[in-house]
Amino acid sequence: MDILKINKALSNKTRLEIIQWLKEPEKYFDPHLDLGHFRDGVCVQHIRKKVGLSQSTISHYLSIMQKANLVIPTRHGKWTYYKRNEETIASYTDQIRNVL
Amino acid sequence: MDILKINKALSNKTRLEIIQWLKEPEKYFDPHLDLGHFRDGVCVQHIRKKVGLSQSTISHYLSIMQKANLVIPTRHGKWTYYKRNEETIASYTDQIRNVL
DNA sequence: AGAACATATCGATAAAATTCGATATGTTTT
DNA sequence: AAAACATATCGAATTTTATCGATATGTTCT
Repeated sequence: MDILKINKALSNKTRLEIIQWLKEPEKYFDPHLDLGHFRDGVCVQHIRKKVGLSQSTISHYLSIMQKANLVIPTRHGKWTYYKRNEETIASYTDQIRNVL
Repeated sequence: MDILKINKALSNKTRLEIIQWLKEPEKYFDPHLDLGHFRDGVCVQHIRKKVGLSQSTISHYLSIMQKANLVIPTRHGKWTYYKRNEETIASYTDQIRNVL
């Protein structure tokens, strides 16, 4: 868990929003027609639609967040779903509270 | 209290270190010969020496942190001391814990 | 008032981040 | 096997950040 890396990942408006949206997917995204649940998070397509930036940008953003261990990708067929990595997030908020 | 602004301010290694050093100035800095206490924090000179970057860079960094309300400057004669803004920091860590 | 010093601001350059469209890779469907 | 689709990666253009030295501003001391 690298505080600086996470801070960098969350120092961008869109990425900060994404991680917050993923906390309550049912609130911010349409249901998945194919899966019917959000257990593995939300697929890139849906995030892309909500964010309004290009597909390659979203993919890049998600990879930045993944490198910071903030999200976990799961492939279902041709779709990749991203969910939060709650372990990292919990130790991050803990650390922030302690060292900051 | 602007989370994004604070994240940006703390997405730099040096600035993240500074805010942490200012939490325990006696631990990280020499005593102030002139003041004899750290009630208003640490002067730019001392921070500069510890960081090892140029005076203008440190000044700039401190201004970024000040704009994010993370630090409070106090002038004592020709020196400017910077201390943490504990109110902002507390509500930031609270918010982070709640919204993240 | 002027010299000396601390800090802030300015202007410039180099490095990193943002963002895109094009292309590559992997999966499903016909 | 080819078409269609989702996502990832690449290469490039633009914007932002990092960082410096020079200069300006404000304070103190002589």
